[in-house]
Amino acid sequence: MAKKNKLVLIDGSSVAFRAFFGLHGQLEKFKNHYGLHTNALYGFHNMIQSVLNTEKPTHVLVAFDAGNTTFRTEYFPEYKAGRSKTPREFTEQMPYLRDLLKGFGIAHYELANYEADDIIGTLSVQADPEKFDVVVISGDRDLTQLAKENVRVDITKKGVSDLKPYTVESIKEEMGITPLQIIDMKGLAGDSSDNIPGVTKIGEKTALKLLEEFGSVEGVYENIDSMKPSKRKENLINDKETAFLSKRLATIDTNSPLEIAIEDVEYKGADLKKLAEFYKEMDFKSHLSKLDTSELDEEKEAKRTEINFEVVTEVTSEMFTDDMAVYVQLLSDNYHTAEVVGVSWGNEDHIYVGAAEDILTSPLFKEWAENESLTKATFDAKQTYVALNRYGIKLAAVKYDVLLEAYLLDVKDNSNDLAAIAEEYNYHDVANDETVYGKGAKIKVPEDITEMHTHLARKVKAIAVLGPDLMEQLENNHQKELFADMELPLAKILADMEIQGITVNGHRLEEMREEFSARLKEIEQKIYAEAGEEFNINSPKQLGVILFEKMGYPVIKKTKTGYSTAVDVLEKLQDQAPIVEYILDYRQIAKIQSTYVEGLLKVVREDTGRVHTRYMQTIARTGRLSSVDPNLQNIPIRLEEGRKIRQAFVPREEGWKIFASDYSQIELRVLAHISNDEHMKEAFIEEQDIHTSTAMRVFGVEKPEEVTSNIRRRAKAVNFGIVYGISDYGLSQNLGITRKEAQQFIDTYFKKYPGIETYMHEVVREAKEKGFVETLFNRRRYLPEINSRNFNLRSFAERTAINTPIQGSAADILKVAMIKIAQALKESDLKATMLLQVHDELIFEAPEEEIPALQKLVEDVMEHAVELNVPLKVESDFGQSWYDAK
DNA sequence: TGATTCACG
DNA sequence: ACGTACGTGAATCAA
Repeated sequence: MAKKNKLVLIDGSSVAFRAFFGLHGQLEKFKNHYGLHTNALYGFHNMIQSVLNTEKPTHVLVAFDAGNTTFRTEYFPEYKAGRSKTPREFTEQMPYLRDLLKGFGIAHYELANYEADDIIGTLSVQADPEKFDVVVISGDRDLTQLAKENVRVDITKKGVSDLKPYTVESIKEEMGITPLQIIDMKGLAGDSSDNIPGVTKIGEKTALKLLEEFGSVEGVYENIDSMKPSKRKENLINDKETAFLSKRLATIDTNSPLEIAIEDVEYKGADLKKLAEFYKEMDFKSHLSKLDTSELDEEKEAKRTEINFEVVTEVTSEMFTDDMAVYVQLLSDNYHTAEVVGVSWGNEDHIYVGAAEDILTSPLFKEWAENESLTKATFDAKQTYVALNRYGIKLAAVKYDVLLEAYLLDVKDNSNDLAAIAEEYNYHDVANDETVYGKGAKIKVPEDITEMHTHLARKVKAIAVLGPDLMEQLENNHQKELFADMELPLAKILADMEIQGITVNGHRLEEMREEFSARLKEIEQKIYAEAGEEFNINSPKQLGVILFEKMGYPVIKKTKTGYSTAVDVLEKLQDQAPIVEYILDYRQIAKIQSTYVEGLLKVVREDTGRVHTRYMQTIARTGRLSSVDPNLQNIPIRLEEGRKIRQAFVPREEGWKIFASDYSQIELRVLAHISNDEHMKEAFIEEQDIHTSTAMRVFGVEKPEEVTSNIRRRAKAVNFGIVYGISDYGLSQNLGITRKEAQQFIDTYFKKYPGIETYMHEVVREAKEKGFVETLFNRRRYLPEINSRNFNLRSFAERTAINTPIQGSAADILKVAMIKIAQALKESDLKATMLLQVHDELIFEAPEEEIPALQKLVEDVMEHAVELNVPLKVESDFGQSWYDAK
């Protein structure tokens, strides 16, 4: 006989409901990027996945209830009445359950006037016991009545992936009755969840006893006369009709008029593409990453068009023309040090691929790459500049950069994976790096080198196709200048800064390491003494136990996982808890030690004594840069202890200085410009201290000298709040005042600066209408959640709508300044070099005698990088180290 | 891998 | 009634 089939029948409605309440405690954690709750979907998904794995079914169907009215409500309108209203957070997920099932390739069915139970019951009896084993899955124990020799019924326990199986034997063992007698039990005992009445005063226990004796509801009433007189007997007699009605209600219809048959629900496996789409939409990131995409990739691979390319070991001049794409393959992220494994170049029609050592040593290749009049397309120009520079090649005439183009089109598309970006733009002919090279520690060149060659050729083709294609879309968005005149030139400048690196005085850091290490040991002992035991101070969990359980201090704030031990919490405990002082000290020094002293020492190049960060040009949603490996944009400055780290950043030569210039209040100036608020503009034009000016207006102080430092501090917080898209709560937290007071500050502020209020309303309104906001230079950020029904998501999007044009325009301005400074330095005969950018600040190194010229050049360019309707102000300083250039 | 904490603008 | 300030990256712990 052929292998037996297995039919799995799932009660979709009840399982989804169970899944929802099973994860109800974490409702707010399960939300996708546009605010849809996903907990029921998540639980349901996991249940399906585990059932598919354990049961390996040949046939699967998910049945749903069709609606609120069924044949049961026709004769008993109260059936399932009295249930509390289904939460909206649940209902909103239901439409997506269909997408999930499509992804899994599972059939679903519902039938007007029938419940899911009836569909399942009917199919379970239709399944030929000779050919089918049947598994029924539900959250509703009623369905156990369907158990038979070939039918097992699994009922969900607490979670939904946890199932308890019911078989004929186990029901007998547990309750002493047959599956069909469960109906009789409901007839007698009723079921409050379905509003099935049953007989007065009879519960499950009594019902079981009666059934043991009389077998069925019918049996009970046939023998009712022989029963001893009792209250129970009376109830049975009075509720006879109800008992039969209840039995009828509880009986699953195993003969419902289905339009489908078992053959129609054959399970043919998941549609991985749809499943992946579903995961993406729901932000099920771990599922997405676990998805065995090999099948999917194979499918895609098969669909990919043939590609013609030539593998070459030597290059000839015919291989190079104008308008070609070029790609340098590295094996890891850090292109300063990553292994270079291959090079490909060409156009849509003809592509060359070669090994790095063959191609990058060729004078002909170098000549082409450096030729100013032969244009190129790249994916990540900056990476390509740096990688080629390692071979002494100065790449020139880059015209397209697919990574930068995609970033400008939508700052969300900042994946560094060409395939992912190509997919977004409906170009499917290139594979993921991960499928070719593997991931994590296992990244390597594939054994079959042809695989890599094909991959590299496909990348070049994708770049050649997408470069001009995305450029067209940029033009539609009026972003061509943003790309061609800002981001692309900046890539080259950043590459040069990164290659240059900044010199780090390792000895100074090592001195600090010794000093901090001694201090840490000392503080550690004091903490242990106070606590009365040794523990890991770095573990918030252990620290929480010590502070709030052992020592019994009041809990100020909780996090998802336990007690919060963040600074603001500890500061509130400082008066009553001497240990807190030590913990704060410990934290501060431990941070400096691990992140800055040790972290920095780890990345100093032995041979040159420099660190070479990588500026990420396509990460920040506002258009700012970010810095990694090491991050040189968060070197301590606020506290003296940490600030000393800056003493380790020094010029590359004796007699040189570190020179730094920063924009003063650039974000508020930008706000004054775009809001055109008269009072704020006036403050800047008249060169007033902006926070003092705000303090005078908002707190009604007459003269600047009457503004106390405390009032100024408050005004400063309000100004910050404005830039962030103020909320009364946020401001109250920051200032340690009540929400009401905070709200009053805000109200007064808007009264005194009406232009700001108008701007805020206007920018939010426009964002709701267009779905995005823009900076002064047409940098765009989409805000899909700005019209969300979810308050939190919507509020967040509204604050973002306010903040992004401010932060983003400020970022644009510094980028423009950098380009102009780089140009001016090139045209001058100064040796000065631009080294770092820290959002509103630029750091240079220069021979001491150049400092006056450099200062003039940099300040002039920065102050006039763009013309706003308020002046831009720049402050500069220089010194022996970054510490001294304050 | 996610959460927490903390460094910067 | 809802529960937050905007934008980043790195180290550490605890699963």
